[in-house]
Amino acid sequence: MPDRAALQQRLNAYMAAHGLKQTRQRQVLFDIFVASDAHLAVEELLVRAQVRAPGIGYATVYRTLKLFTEAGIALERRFQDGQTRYEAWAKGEHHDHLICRTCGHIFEFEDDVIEARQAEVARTRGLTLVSHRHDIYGECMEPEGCTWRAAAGAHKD
Amino acid sequence: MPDRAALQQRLNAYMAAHGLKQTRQRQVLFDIFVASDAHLAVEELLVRAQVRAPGIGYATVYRTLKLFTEAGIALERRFQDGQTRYEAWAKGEHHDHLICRTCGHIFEFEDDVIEARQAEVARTRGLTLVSHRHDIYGECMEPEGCTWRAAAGAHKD
DNA sequence: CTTATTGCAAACGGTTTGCAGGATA
DNA sequence: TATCCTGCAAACCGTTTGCAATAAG
Repeated sequence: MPDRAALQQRLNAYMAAHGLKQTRQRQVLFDIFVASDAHLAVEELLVRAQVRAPGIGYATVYRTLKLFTEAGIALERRFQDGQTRYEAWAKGEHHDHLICRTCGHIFEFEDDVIEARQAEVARTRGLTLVSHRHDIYGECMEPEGCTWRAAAGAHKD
Repeated sequence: MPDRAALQQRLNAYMAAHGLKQTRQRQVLFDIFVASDAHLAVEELLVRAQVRAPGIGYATVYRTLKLFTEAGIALERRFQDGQTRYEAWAKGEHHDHLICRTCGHIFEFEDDVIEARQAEVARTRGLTLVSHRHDIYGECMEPEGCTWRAAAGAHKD
């Protein structure tokens, strides 16, 4: 979970550099966005934003999250449900996802062995690795459930 | 590249079991589909099909490829360009993809080390692995180019 | 002759855009 | 005040669906 101050600063710098303006809607979306360590879909963002910024619509959410992405503080993620989700991004950080088909929870993971093998796979074909997407889908093991379910109640987000 | 006869047989069995009918459109799409080892997008399928089945439209292509998928001979793949692509599928086979951002070629790969680590990642979170999607994006290394470009001309598909 | 299939056009769901009014610097 | 931003509604794009006409078994 990247720290709020760093993201705020990077966003401000980007806006200043591009002559963009600070608005209530942007601040509200920023707050919601960084306060949650979940992978929020556009609709979830919108619903939460409407509490503090009545009247806000999809267009603003889409435009603002695109801005966040261009500013380098948000990462767009598309899983298999046709919805675009966003997560806060600390530059340099990287991780992939493990999605539980039973409870819907999205875990993050990083594995150096897998990372290394990927570069190797690309190299043997004459390519340099640029990026990748790696989503693993699983199901809670019965009867214990996955570690997120097991910790249910402890989590707020 | 799975063999045509096996796919044809599996499709026929599926159709017989479900009381479905053989039609010109389905045969044309099947031929195009198995004749190419590329990852065809719906529009490409449609364009090629119209040569042998004038009048055929998107609806039929979508419905037919869904049928192929249900029959277990096609696999739906969604990469980052918003288009659904289909590839012929020999049951039991599995591979991931390496996409070249320079020339657009899609390589297939499989890596046992990566496969094994994935199961491990899931296990440590209390999940059993169900499936995964792993796409690597790269760029041709200059000046040689990727192995596909290097072999350009040799390939037909 | 019965049932499945086709092609068309309309509907869809998520996302993007044009525009006139409203807010920010 | 000049410019950017917002909200709305309409446009978009890939995909799905209802329907009447058509073809397969």
